[in-house]
Amino acid sequence: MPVTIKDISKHLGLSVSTVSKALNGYPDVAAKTRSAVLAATEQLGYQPSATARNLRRQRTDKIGVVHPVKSFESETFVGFFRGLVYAAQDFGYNLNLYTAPESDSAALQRICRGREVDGMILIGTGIAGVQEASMALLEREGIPFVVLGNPVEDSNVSFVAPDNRGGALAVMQHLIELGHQRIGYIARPDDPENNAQRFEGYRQALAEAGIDFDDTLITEAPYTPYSGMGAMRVLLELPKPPSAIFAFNDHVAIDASRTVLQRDLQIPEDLAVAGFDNIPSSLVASPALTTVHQPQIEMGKQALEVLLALIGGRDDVQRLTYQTELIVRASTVTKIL
Amino acid sequence: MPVTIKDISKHLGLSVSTVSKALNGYPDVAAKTRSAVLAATEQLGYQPSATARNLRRQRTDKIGVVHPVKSFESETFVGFFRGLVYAAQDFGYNLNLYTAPESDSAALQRICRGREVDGMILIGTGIAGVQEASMALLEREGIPFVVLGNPVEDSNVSFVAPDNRGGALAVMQHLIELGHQRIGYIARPDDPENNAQRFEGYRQALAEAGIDFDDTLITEAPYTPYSGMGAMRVLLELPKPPSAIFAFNDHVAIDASRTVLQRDLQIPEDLAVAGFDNIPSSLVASPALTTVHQPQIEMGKQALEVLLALIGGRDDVQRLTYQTELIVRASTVTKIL
DNA sequence: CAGCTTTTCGAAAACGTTTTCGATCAACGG
DNA sequence: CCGTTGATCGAAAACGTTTTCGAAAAGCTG
Repeated sequence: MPVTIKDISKHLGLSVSTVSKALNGYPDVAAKTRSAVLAATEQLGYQPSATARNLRRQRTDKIGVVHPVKSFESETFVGFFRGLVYAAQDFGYNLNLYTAPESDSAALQRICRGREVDGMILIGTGIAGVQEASMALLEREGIPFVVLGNPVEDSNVSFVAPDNRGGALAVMQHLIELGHQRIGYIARPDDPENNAQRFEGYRQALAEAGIDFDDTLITEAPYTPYSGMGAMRVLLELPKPPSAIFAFNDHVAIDASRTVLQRDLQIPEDLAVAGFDNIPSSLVASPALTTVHQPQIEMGKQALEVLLALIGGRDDVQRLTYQTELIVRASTVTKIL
Repeated sequence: MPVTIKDISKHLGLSVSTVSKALNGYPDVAAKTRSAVLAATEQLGYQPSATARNLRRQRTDKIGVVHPVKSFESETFVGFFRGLVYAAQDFGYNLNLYTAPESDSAALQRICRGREVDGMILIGTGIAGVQEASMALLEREGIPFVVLGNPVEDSNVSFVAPDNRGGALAVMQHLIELGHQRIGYIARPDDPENNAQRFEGYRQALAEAGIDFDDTLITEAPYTPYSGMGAMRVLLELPKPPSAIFAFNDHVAIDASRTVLQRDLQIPEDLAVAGFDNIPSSLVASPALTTVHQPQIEMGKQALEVLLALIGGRDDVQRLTYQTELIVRASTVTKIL
């Protein structure tokens, strides 16, 4: 039995409408009554019911985050959440988490049709095909949304994503500068879009350096625990093994390192290792991992900004790519101070 | 302009009330009309407005998660979020994230009075005193809530927490069995409740083994980056340095290890290190960290269960403590297979 | 067929707001 | 003193549901 606007109006002998107008800054209310209303509000501890207000205004001032269940298993995704939380805090919004069911999209449909949120942010692109179905659904229901990360295919949606190609290019140039000629790549087939872009950077660096592409140096690590170890084993057993490897992300790179160390090889002396994402573990890994940092906080903020614009009525799709930063650590160079 | 219940009623020539009753399983509606309503619902793609329904029912079927901004910086907290996300998915609930402002609680008050959620889960106890103010507020506003983790002081609230003392005891017994007699403890003053309980386990183990307590072996690492390194330095410069240390949590332990390795000491030969929480980094740290695992998924689920009971009308406080599990890795024993 | 029960439905109130529109009243210009 | 204007307020509709209650229709009993 919380205090409602009716309580305030009774308490002051005013009508409900005047109280509402006083609180919402309408001009047709006397200064004296407005201050009286404000005082009573404070005194009785009144706060408008969000539900009632939402119903009347036909909007909820809430934004939803759609993500696969496994998001929180991955330090990469957690990084994006971190960015979103900071962004939401800055914008005075609260986040509603909607865990996208792997199989059917009935739940998401319920959210949309139930008009629980004004807009949505999609995160965890590509994993398990969840995003693809969700995007189609949101499009159909006319809910504004932006993808945090790379959307599948060349769908015509707004997104905020890292410069995968540029980041991969930087890592590769770093390795090539160190003198490496045979550089392996461990791919992530489950995340086709990100993988394709990083692989593109890999190939571009080779081409620019005049190094022939050798497809025996490409191997795959699917989205399962420790898959990077198996991939690394394949590379090490090659007739002419690589002297360095660039892994799709830090998780894979750390797994790969494990295999390397198990064989009593030295990193980076016998084999240099580099990853992508700059997850917390990459710093404590042994040796500390050379990787690519993406500005997840800024990206989260930007994604929210774009979404708010979309909700506000803008209808042009925005495709924003964020610069990444190479972080050199002990897994590629020995002398590091 | 989404399709409302009125559209359905018009389309079928029925009244709004019968449609609603058909959908909500009321008995006083003919089987034939019910199936007609269901069919029309499916055909027109109708989904009740969550807002309108909430207003009428006076509940939102949503639960909020109050957490400090920094939660997502800490792998420990992320673990709890992980548990909550799984639990929410299991119970068919969605989580609303409410980032508790560090200083004032106006925002939280707005949530409560606005009746946006049916209940709340508080996470990140003790950090920066946020939880204390929040708990008082929620209590005052009459919103059901449960604390995930240890609540401050001996407040009379429901919580689901790990067995800190038992976990610490197990780590210490492990170290003592290995022959260590001088064991340091790095405390976390910012998290008084958890710290006190783990410290209690530390002292109990010493007492049971008949080892005298030496307070020069106790040092502190506040909640700032790399604070563990400084704490470890203090311990190493002692006239009689410890042969093993037990750190408040894995973050601190990993920091401490860094200092140890910088001084060209071997872990665990020269100094054994153990932590608490079993964060992802503890596995990739070098050497892999001996630590205490808490069943965060189960705990998250349990917290939600308790909260749902509270919302359902139960009013007895529940204080649940979860068993932890010692995880032995290379930072305490050399031969590990 | 009269009277009763059971089945099936619809009218209307209610949830707590916001917002439009008209009403009242004082002030003001002429 | 009258018509106009501006300031201030309240009545009422609306947002989209759920739920209570009474009414109508149908079925049943004797």
